[in-house]
Amino acid sequence: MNIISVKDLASLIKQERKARAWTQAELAERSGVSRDWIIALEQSKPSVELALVLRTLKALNLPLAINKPNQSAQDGINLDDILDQTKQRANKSS
Amino acid sequence: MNIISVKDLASLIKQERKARAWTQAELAERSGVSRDWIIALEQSKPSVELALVLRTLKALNLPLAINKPNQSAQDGINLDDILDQTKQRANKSS
DNA sequence: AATAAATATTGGCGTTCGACCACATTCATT
DNA sequence: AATGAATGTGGTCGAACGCCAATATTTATT
Repeated sequence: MNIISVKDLASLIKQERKARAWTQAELAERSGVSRDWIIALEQSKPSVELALVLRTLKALNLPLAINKPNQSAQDGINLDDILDQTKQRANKSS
Repeated sequence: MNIISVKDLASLIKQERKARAWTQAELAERSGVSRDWIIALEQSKPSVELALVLRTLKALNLPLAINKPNQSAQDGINLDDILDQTKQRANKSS
């Protein structure tokens, strides 16, 4: 599943916790965080600390991954990025 | 690439930024954060806010994903988890 | 070597975090 | 309906956040 917002992450974690029939307190203990923090996370608090999120995902056995889609054949040359930058510079005169 | 620690995320972001030949200031502007924060992120500061991390990944066009590996054939039934819980309960009497 | 650009560091400031506690509310089982 | 468990809320408090500005330090180019 792709994670584009905090809400995505929050609902997935909540869903996975319930799938394991864990209480928030249980997940908190396993993750080494407070129960309050688990609540905040599951309520999509945007400012949660990354490290605690990673700990929680680890406790849930959920591996986080990043696929680099923007790789052209030749390393360091990425047409999409060049186009992106060109557009960006064009917009800078606004 | 799998992200298991903040360092993983940090080095990947730094690497991808350089691959696009962006300065930290450029990435900061595109992500809507301060340059200081980008520095902190690339230096693996564990407490960076999740929402800002997501913004930065979006600016870099790097999709974050979570693959759920623990799915048994029947939904909602996961032998590993049941075993896990059993062990947990056994340890609770410590 | 000299210069400029990029990156890193420091201190200050207002804000907010996350842990903790007590209390309220919701949910599930009987 | 009643009970207990699970979840959510509101407050305090120390610590640290993220932004800003100014100043090193490193890196790259000439």
